[in-house]
Amino acid sequence: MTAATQAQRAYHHGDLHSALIVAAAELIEESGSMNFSMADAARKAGVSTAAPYRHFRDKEDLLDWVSRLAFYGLGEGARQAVARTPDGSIERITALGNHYLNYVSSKPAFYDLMWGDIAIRAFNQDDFDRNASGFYILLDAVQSYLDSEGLTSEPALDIAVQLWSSVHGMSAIRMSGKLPHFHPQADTEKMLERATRTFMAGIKAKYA
Amino acid sequence: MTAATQAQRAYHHGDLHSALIVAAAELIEESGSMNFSMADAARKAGVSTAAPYRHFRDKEDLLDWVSRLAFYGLGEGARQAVARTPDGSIERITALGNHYLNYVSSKPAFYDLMWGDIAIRAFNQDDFDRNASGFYILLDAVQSYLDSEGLTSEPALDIAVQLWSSVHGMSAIRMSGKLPHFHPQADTEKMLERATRTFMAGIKAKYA
DNA sequence: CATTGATGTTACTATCATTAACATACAGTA
DNA sequence: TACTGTATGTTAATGATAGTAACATCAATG
Repeated sequence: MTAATQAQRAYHHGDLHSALIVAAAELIEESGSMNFSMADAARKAGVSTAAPYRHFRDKEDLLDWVSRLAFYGLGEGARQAVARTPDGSIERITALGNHYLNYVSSKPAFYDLMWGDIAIRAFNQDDFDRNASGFYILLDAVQSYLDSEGLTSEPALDIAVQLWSSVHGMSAIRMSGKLPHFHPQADTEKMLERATRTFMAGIKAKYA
Repeated sequence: MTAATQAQRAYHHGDLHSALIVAAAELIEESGSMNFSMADAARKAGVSTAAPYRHFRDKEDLLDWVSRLAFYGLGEGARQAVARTPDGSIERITALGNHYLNYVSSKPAFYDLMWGDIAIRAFNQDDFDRNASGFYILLDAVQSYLDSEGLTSEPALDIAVQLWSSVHGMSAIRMSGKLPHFHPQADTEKMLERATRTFMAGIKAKYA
């Protein structure tokens, strides 16, 4: 988004485009994406219920922008986790996993937006900022770790996806509320960290 | 649900309760849970738009039943995977993972129902059939494997949750359609199986 | 200034969720 | 067989929503 585009949006409201995304994000955080209505977002932003349609094709389009905002937040925390951990360490990898777990848990309503029905159908656009999701941050951390451990022949890309799966799955399971039903004393953070370390130990075991 | 309850439902339509659940499931499979409407389900079942409210408190209640149906289907396939693999083998565990991955992929619209916004909020009921989800099937397979490998001091419950996370995460990631963006040649089935084997190797490595 | 395109508003349509009032058919009982 | 109650279904109505169309305004540009 260029500065010129921003300026073009400053006619009446100021920046209704952004205001609506923020309003939608807040409403969704309160009441879930299922109960979200375009009309509510418009009211929250102080405009008529038809105004949003000057900025978003339809409801799905607005939700798509909120989803992008959520992914951006996820990536931001990942960058912070990297900043406070040593390069090439397994601690960096587990810190990234922990961040993911906590981010998703702290914003459960966003999870649906990022991974639910809408996301599945809408995510084929080219304009997606690859760095936003934080996957490449994880990939870098994995590559550094493999290098520092001398495991240079291992496929970092596959390993990163496998770790991502584990982290994402643990987050989804924790958030679903189903876990205590099966495992009352479950500590998802500890289980996730142990899973990561066990997985890495499994990789090293091939060379032992 | 008792036989008497079933009979009570055969007044006018025959079994509108079940008919609506099936109709809803089909509609959701076609157009996603986001576009599902109570009125559509009623029309598909050939009754007035108010009729469903004699059987379901509200829309969420009906969706909740569809979700249960989806979980039941998931559990059924798991039982079949167990039937065709040897007890105590790692093949049984990977077969369960593979089934999960394929079930979720083949019914993407159900995923939202089972793990999305609605599921998160509605899943605190006591009437949930624990066996339906298939978790205990996995847990049994893990316990058998640990026994057969002499790893009897390992916590099967934790390991089952860790494996579930990995499987669930890989399924969610595959289904999201985001993966080719990061890893164009990704083969989720192979990655999942390798992840499972690597994880198990990591557990064994502790005793080496 | 006059024009023009972007941004908002009001008014309108179609649809939906949900409820209330009314209708009917089946089960049990006299 | 007729009587009665309850479960099941219908029609009609309410309030809200998504999305569109016609109209209004405002800021930049000539």
